[in-house]
Amino acid sequence: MPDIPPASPPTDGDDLAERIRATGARATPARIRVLELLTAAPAPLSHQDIEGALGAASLDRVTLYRVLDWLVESGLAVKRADERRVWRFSVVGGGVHHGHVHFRCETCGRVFCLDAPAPRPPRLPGGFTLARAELDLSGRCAECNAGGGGT
Amino acid sequence: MPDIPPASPPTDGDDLAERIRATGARATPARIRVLELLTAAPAPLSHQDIEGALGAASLDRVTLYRVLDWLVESGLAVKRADERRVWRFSVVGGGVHHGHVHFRCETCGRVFCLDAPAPRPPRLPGGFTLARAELDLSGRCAECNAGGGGT
DNA sequence: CGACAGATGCAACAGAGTTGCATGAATACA
DNA sequence: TGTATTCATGCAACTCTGTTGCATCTGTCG
Ligand SMILES: [Mn+2]
Ligand SMILES: [Mn+2]
Ligand SMILES: [Zn+2]
Ligand SMILES: [Zn+2]
Repeated sequence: MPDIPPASPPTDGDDLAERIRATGARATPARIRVLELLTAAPAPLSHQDIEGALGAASLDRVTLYRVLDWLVESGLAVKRADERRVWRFSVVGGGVHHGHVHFRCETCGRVFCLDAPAPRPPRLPGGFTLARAELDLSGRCAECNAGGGGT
Repeated sequence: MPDIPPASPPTDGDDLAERIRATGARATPARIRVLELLTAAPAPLSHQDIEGALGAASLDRVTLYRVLDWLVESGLAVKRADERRVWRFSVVGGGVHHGHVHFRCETCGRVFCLDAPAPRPPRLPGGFTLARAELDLSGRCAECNAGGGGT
């Protein structure tokens, strides 16, 4: 699968703490752990994904919401609603989830990063200004197509 | 603004009732009224938009949910989540909201239909099948750019 | 005008996300 | 290294959107 680029290069915990402090905020375990998960993930993660991944060492639900919001506000991550209207978060800066196209499998719900270039945005009506353009593809992934019926 | 196509041609109430019965379901006031609103709207409407537009003659909240779901199931409308994760419904068949690009104003939240063609979807990894491709643009609309600060 | 499937309204529920406030801990500084 | 300060966390309570079950009502057909 040469079309799916690898996740960000592995990052040290202290590294992450440094990036967090660079924003002027405190490097807390919650922030480090969440940023670590997002950095290692091959695709944007939902709140629920993260809660699950934290497992035993789970954070308070509200704290996770706040950490995620903070990551976005501070510019370390971006959030985006997928077609199922769940927020998906991805780190920014590694340039990982930036400028390329996402494919969402309608069967298993996974999100894949394609290395196709973002399409050229069309001309806008007069007075309109463009902030973001996103191309969202959806369908069935290879695995779900192969596996017959997906649950 | 030649870039924003007009809404569907004005439709008689009996006309709408006819379209509803054609699906095999009953033409109730709730369905006619909602379909009428969607048909007249220049852009996809949210549940809240419709509740507001109904005003005094408002339906039960649950009934509106069910009418909207029914419209989608029956193929008379499509629903789509915007970037704020609110469902937006639009009639289908007039071909109004099909095959073109939407622009969402991040300030006032309105959705505009552009007559730019949908972009060509990129090649997918092997085994993947494409069901839908949507280009979503966002930024500020002409009105919000002109009016200074939008609420 | 009935009869009856199916649509509505109401109440109660479920889940995601938010807010206020008291407690705890990362950082700065002595 | 110890302490003070300020920010982050956890908890409880709340809001908002959407769903479910059930009794009542009504559009359609005969
Ligand atoms: Mn990506
Ligand atoms: Mn449209
Ligand atoms: Zn899949
Ligand atoms: Zn606007």
